[in-house]
Amino acid sequence: MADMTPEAASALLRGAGIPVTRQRVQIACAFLGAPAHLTAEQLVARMREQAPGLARATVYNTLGLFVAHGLVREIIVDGGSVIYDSNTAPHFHYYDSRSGELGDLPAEALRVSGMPQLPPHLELEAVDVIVRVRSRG
Amino acid sequence: MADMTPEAASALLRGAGIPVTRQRVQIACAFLGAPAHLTAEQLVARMREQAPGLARATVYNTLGLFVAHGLVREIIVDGGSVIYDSNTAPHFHYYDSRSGELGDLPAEALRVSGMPQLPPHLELEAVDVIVRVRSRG
DNA sequence: TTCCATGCAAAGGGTTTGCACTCTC
DNA sequence: GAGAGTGCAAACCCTTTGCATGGAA
Repeated sequence: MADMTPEAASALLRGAGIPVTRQRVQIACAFLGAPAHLTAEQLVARMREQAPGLARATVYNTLGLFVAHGLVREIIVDGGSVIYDSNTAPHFHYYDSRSGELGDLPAEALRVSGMPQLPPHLELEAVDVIVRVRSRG
Repeated sequence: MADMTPEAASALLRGAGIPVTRQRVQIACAFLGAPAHLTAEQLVARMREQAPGLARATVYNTLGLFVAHGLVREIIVDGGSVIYDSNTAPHFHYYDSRSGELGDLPAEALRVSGMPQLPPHLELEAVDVIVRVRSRG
């Protein structure tokens, strides 16, 4: 868990245009220090240890803010819960439906080409690729 | 809503190795007749009209069965709910996060190449591509 | 000081479960 | 007749909401 220093976290938030508060700094320190895949609930649990006063709703709000400002990405693999990815570099994911394990695929691993014409009122936002795998057995 | 005949639905179920029951035939008739994107709840609502006796849990169970036997596909776009796709031909999807609209992209519209090496204990199941768009405004 | 952010608890939506009854094979 | 499938309602999980307090600028 390479946590980020509070100073670095504050700078990061400011740079992203997010008003700095203590809780946001705490969450950034715990989550943005190194690439990680975490559900909101997992992050709530982690924050309970590191910052017991922090409320569940604040974690959810803050994650939403981070997504809106491009500090983290949402990965949606199974309807049940959203996974947040602190690695914002372009890359793809594989997901093992048997174990629930989620992993990274480097951007070079596969290429998506031939982006189709979109109806003129639609604007491209992102292309999510999930490689679904299953552990043999 | 090009519903399927009960006879065709029974044959389809049998062909997929799914034991035939009246409810499964009803659901197949209502959903598998033509390509459609429906959430479980939407299908529950539709079944309430066509077959009032049918329980919510039965719809969920049956959709799970259909997925396991390849009769429909799950599309996961927003964490909140799973969308079921009765079109099992290879194709991709676009999703408008603003309106919630989900649409098809033909398989030829884009190409995914360079499938990466997977760790040896993992078996490829599917590659899901979701093109996220946003209506301008 | 002014407003936005936070904490808390409870509501909400979608999905799954437990158990008795019913039907298919 | 044996077993799986079904209906019903309640439980469950993740997420969001409402409102009063507290903190940042």
